[in-house]
Amino acid sequence: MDKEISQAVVSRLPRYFRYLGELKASGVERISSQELSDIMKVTASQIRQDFNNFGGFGQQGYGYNVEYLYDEISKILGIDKKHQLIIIGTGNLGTALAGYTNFSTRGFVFKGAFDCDPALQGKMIGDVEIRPIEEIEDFIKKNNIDIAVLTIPKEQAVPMADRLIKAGIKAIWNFAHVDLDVPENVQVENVHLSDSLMKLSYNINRYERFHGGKK
Amino acid sequence: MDKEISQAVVSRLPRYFRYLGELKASGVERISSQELSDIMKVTASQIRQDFNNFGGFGQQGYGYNVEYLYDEISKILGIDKKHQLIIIGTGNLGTALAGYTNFSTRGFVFKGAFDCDPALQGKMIGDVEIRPIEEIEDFIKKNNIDIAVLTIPKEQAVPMADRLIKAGIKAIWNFAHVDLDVPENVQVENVHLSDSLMKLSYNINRYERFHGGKK
DNA sequence: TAGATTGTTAATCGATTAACAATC
DNA sequence: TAGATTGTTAATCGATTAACAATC
Repeated sequence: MDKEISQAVVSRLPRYFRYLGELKASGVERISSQELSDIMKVTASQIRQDFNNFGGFGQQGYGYNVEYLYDEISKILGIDKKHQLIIIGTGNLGTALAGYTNFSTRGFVFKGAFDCDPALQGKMIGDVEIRPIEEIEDFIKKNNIDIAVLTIPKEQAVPMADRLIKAGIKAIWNFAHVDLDVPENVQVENVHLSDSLMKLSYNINRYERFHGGKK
Repeated sequence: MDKEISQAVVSRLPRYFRYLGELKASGVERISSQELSDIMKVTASQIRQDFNNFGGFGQQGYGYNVEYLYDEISKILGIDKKHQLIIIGTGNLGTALAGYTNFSTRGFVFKGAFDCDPALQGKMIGDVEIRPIEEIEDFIKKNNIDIAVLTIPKEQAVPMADRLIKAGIKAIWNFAHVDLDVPENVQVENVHLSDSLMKLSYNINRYERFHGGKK
């Protein structure tokens, strides 16, 4: 038991969670895998397989209780607990992420912001003051920070990641366009925006190739 | 021939492109699949399979010419051509994306910005003026816009996507936390930031479960 | 020519889908 | 009890890896 869950499955969990949240909000009490399949456009079989990786959440002849399933998935995702996070690099993107109230409702608490630009230090993002980079290690330890959001240029991201790891960070949400090499006790999630945009470009290109190019 | 390429392969192309760009910049002329494998931490076999989906870019006994391969991948990704894009929703995130000079170097040209807030209309993002939503359809047609970047709240995203599709947009880069339903001639690439953060949370949680919880 | 390394076929592995017995 | 729907095993499909003949 407690076998490793494939990342393919993990990637689908937030989407289940989102749909269940919407169903719950609109007062739906129970749902079958077939109904969910119709809404989400994935097979009922996959839904049942996915949930059964974590134990039986349903009941034969009835289906799944929406609220119960929602709560269980939130536990699986670990968003029933609070996560303290800091943002490193307070450019436009860092500031945008800091402002995501959406995150705070999911238990991600924005505790600190850091920037190497002295002109920014002392300014506020919401109710958090921008601090100099030198204070990072202390801050992480004193405030029990779990997650560092890296929104700094790629040249600085690798040495910064090493610093964060030494300071005991648990996870890095990496927006810098570089692959980080971390030990297995540190989790990394990359958001490579330009990769995403290139995929979009590929798909535009592919569609035009197959369907008679530009008109 | 010209068979459909799996999205698994497409997802890897931007990463190849990035590494090849770095190799090229540091003056490397040729590289074998084995050398690239060592650097990128993927199997040499996968590298050769991936490239061969698009034709033979290498030469037996020699390997791959870095510059040639880089250029070929840029053509496959369609980033050898210019893409005109507009940003809809000029909050922090929209503004951050508008400022990505990185994109302009890859042929993505930021042509217009739109927001429903009259207080923002008329203001500038770089050298682009924020316009009222009403002008979108006209603007798309007159300026040959390919891509719309959606950085608006999820409630507005679905009707906005419909409007954009009617106006002839080719692709939507969707940052709203909702699934868009589009016809097959419109490409969508989702960036669901909160899904990404939940995956990170899952992985923190999983690691702690397997390795003795918090210390 | 001999050595290196690709392009490509075959084998393996893993993920998705289908089927159905268990059971509410 | 009969009907519905899960949990789970088996079958299929697709993606990755291994192997090696082709060839530069």
